[in-house]
Amino acid sequence: MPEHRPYSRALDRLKAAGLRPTRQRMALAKLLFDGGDRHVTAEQLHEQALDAAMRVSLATVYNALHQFTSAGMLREVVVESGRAYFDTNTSDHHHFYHVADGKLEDIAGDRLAVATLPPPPAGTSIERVDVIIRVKGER
Amino acid sequence: MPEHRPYSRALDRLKAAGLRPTRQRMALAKLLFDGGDRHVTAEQLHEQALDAAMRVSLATVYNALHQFTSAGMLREVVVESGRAYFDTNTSDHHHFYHVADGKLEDIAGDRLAVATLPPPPAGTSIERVDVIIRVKGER
DNA sequence: GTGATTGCAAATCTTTTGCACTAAA
DNA sequence: TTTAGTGCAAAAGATTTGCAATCAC
Repeated sequence: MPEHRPYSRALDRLKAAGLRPTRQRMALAKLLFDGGDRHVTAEQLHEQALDAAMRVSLATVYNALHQFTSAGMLREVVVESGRAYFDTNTSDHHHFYHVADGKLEDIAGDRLAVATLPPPPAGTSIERVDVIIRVKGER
Repeated sequence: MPEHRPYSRALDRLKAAGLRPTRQRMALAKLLFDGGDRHVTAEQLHEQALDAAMRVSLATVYNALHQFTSAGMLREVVVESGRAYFDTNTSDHHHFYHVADGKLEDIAGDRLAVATLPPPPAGTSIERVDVIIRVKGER
């Protein structure tokens, strides 16, 4: 049973990704990866950082989100044109998208299977398969 | 074998949708629905209209695309945050998304099947299931 | 020190909006 | 007429960029 070591966990992640562990990146990494799976927009993460008295500019939040995504620490989920969501769960899985409130919910990889996948067009290869189940209702 | 009647076809579509057949909507409907299935952005459609010497403002293109979508004549496909695609194919089907050039390609409904669909979260109902297969490569 | 990173403000891009003008019924 | 629809230009929202100041190594 590993004990909580939020500091070194974030530090190790950044080091492993080859990203310099700056104060801002450490703060954002802690917000993102301490606790369970999360789906955030840049705006939300920025607000959360400010609430936690972490001084980070919105531009830096955007930078960090993209750097984390390139490093494989985050995955971008496209469900809405005009807003980018980032998912801390990078394993193979899909999403429910609650149209009513714009919230995302993970669907574990083994709970949804695509039976027949058509072959990719000639000359191309599959990069990723995204399944979005749009649901409505109050929940 | 029905003959080509692009004018009345567009007219009938608009009438059926309860949309006043204005010069602009008729022009856009012809561009969209004469010929096969198409995937366009507002910007692309606007450009195409100008190329065909049809005078339409970009704002009107946006209006028309959303009205057509509400009327069930178009379907919006979300594959990229920051750009909205509209699909003239409103039947049940999915998409290949060519990452390299941002092009969409239809996957007929019967060529892709989702085997196990998890039940929607309590209190919600499924509005739509979207499958996007992102492919890379020159094609 | 030196090069990477940050913050800020301005710029960019897509989409929406307000409102006077035009056109369909 | 009367009301819906259009065009324009401005506004709005999300994201990016340029660059001087700051920080990690």
